[in-house]
Amino acid sequence: MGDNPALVEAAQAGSVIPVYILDDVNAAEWAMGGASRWWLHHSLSALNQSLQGRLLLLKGDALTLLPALARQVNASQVVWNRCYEPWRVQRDKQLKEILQQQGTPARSFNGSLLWEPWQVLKEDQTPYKVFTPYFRRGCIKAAAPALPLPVPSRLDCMDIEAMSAMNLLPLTGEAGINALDLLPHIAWDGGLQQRWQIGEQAAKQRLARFLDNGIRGYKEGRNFPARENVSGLSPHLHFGEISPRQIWHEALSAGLSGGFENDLDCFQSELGWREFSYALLYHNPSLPRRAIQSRFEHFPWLKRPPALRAWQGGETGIPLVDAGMRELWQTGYMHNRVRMVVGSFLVKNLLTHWHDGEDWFWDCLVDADLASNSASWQWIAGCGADAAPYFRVFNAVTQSEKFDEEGEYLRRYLPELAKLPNKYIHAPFLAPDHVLRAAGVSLDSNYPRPVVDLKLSREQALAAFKSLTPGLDS
DNA sequence: TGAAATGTTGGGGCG
DNA sequence: ACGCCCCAACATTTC
Repeated sequence: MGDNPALVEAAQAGSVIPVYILDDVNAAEWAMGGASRWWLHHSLSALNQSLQGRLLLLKGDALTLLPALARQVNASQVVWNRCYEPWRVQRDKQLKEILQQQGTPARSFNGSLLWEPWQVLKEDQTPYKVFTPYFRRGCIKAAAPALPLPVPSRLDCMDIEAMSAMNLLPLTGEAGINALDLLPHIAWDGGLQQRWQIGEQAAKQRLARFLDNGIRGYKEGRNFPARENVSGLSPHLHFGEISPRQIWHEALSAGLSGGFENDLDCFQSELGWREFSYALLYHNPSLPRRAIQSRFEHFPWLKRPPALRAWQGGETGIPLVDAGMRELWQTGYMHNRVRMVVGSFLVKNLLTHWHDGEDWFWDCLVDADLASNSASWQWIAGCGADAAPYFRVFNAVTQSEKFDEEGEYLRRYLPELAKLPNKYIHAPFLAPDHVLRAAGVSLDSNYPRPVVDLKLSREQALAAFKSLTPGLDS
């Protein structure tokens, strides 16, 4: 309800019908994944409560549903906050035309970005391709992010009885949310339930907690998956429970000084990466499926379903990779450092197409976001704009020793390894037999041997990369 | 927001 | 005192 420009506009204009449309029709290939749907259910539920049960839910093609609703209630206007997925940009453009043709004014607003993608351009009016100048020059030099808007002081929602009279009752409130059928039919959501509080209030509390504790030491601490130094705001941001403008300005006024300026700067630049991803997607609608560096379209990816399944299931035999993949499966989330490690492992050590990783994350992450997901997979695969060079191959064991030295994160998600001493927990396959036995670990039964040799597979990746002809686009 | 190979430097042991 | 070797620590280069 806070910093919601479309709602502010609607509330000023008169009585409001708040609507959410689950549009799997136009979303097609990028319909929401399972974890996202789970989050959405609870998020809508929280929103509906804030609206005293007056949220209207629809499911289907927004291009027919919304104009029909507007006619039915004789709406004086339709307003919404913009989304930037290519299918939504296209759909909403059509939607505006249809509404205007039938005489219903329609307008969209910016409720989810600090800077509009079309407003941050280089001198020559083309989009940035490198993050640092994009953010340091393009964004910071542009207008400062707007202050967040307050919750409308008066919100006159059309009431249940009125909707009932129009035959909309079964689609309102909790019944309407349930009718969207967003929750899993088999109960795999226990871990998610445990991990997350959902909704606008929860988002605010998480931000407050982060600014109280986590942000001090963020720049360094954010690299260590067992520490509490990340904000965990990504799913709240994705579902619009909190806006980047709220986060930006709250962080600015958190009174960080005396050496913590770097932490603030680093946190803001992470919001910058989110903006950069949206700009990349906006200017490259094929980002989710086509490598920005086109030579990677000819990369000799391997198809090896068993290795992919081992990666998905957290059964690769490389503890940090497995811990990350199990965190993802259990909680719908993965620490950013670990996302890089499992991504590098899939794409480089297993030579698997980044699309496979992208698809799995899309289905499992509660913060799955087309812009961030696509841009980040291209980044780690080395085929994107301003991406990590392909030859930058993470060694998952080295990363583990460096960023989870005490094995705290590993033990959290790999209880079968908990009794291994720190020296061997990062690479059980290197442990002497008696150490394994003493820790109750058996590489033949309760924890797998590595699906690939890290050293050898790294060399194969580099060789495969060398076979590509140098790109002209980069 | 790499890792590994290779190169350089400098201290200490030793003849 | 000196040269030589070894090797750790650090720096640079390469993938």
